[in-house]
Amino acid sequence: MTLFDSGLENQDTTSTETLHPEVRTLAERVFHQLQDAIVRGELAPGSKITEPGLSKSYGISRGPLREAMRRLEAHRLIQRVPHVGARVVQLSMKELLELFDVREALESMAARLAAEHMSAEEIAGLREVLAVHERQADLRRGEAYYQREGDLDFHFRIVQGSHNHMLMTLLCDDLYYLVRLYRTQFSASGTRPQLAFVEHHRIVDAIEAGDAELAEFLMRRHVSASRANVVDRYAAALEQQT
Amino acid sequence: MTLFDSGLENQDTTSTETLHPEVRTLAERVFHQLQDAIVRGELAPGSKITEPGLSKSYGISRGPLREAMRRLEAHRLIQRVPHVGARVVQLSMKELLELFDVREALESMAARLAAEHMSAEEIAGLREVLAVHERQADLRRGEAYYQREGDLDFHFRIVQGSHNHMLMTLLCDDLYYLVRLYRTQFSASGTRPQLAFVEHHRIVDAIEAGDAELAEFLMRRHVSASRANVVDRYAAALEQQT
DNA sequence: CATTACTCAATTGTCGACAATTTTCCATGA
DNA sequence: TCATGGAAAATTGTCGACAATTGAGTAATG
Repeated sequence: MTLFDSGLENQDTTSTETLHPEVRTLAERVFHQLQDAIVRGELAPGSKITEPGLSKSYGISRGPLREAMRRLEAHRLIQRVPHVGARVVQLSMKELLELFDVREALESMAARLAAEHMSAEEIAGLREVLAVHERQADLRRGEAYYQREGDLDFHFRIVQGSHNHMLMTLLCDDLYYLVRLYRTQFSASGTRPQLAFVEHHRIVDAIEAGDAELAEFLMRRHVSASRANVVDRYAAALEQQT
Repeated sequence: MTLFDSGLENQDTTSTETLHPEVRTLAERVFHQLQDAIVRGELAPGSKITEPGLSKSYGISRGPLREAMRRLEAHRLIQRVPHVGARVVQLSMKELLELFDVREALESMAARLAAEHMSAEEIAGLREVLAVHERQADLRRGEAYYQREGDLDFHFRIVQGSHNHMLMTLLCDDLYYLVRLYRTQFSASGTRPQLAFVEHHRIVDAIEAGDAELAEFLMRRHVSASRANVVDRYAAALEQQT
């Protein structure tokens, strides 16, 4: 009842609600809404979050809001200090590189497990993702957005293919949102599109061949190269700045 | 100031509060208390947790309690279903093996980074932990408790030595509590004490030598062997049961 | 006797109000 | 002018009460 006539949250709830079907409670819903808002950069990194403010703009009381914030804190999207307040997380270069190291460890393991456990249908779906990427790369070259999301699609499916639920939640529920946040925060353009495509193909080949060791090695190198690319860009930006 | 004369938290907070210094709020405190209670097995795995019950037994209202439960949920120690309730997590064999795979990925990375970044003082502290273990192994052979906690001590210090904060929180704040929970739940005895000692020594040697690749490899094999040991025991238990 | 529908108790979800702490801001003084 | 101190406002922490949903128990019916 108060879901539709409160008239405040009619900004983009549709996309959020369709993406996250399990919104049986206010706390769940506002958690996902805030998650999206942070990742999209609508809530600026480092900006202070005040409970009365959010409570008013989302039209809910502070109870469910605080529960949602506790979840955001656990997912590293906000940082809280008792009796002081909460701020949207702001990734430093050091933390970004830490994130890459963790991704390298987890995603290489995911690729290894995917090579062992992925079904034929899942591999077919993975190939379809690659095909879509190539089509998009041909048509709209330079459009970074689809490449970004597509890149995460690729990694997402491999993690799913690992059939390791803990790995899935760690990467998909936690780290990938941080990756998205970093990409908007640093306005990072496509991560070496053409090179990444080749690497993606090789990884899928290894998975399809059931070569776990090779898939693990290729994924490790893929993430590592992406990290090195970030370091290079950062060094270049520092150079240009002086 | 209000830390000592408020006179409210005088039940059994000593152990918990000394372990976790940052207990500036009720929600924080009850979170750590519940965390310990679950890991120690005082709250049986699979048992239902009811908010009025905990609220009464801990002497707080349901507001902070719900926030603590949301954090426990994010740390995978309880599982919640909207409008139904929460249960203490019960690790199945499948999930336990998943946990080992994630540990293998993260801890091998931690060992690699530790070999690169650990300071001389940290390495000395690590050697001291090994010495303590050997003394304990000589004196009270078979006492599983100290071996267990000591084992976690060892892994804990290596993760700290990685100087990767994200890795630290992932392993120390999340996964190691699950490891403890598993050890009480399956009443797992010492994880191959004598063999583990040798492996620990070799890992420290590699870290001290700054051989990142070797440290990573040895840690990977160490965790993998521990996992294989669990599988063997499980198979033996199944055999004996029939 | 099994099954279904219904009522009711218990639990979860949400809200508004009050208490405690922090931050802001302004006045005072060196 | 700058530092220091202390009210006042804002924000966070906590509580009790009410609404909504679930699950259990019970009675009625085939």
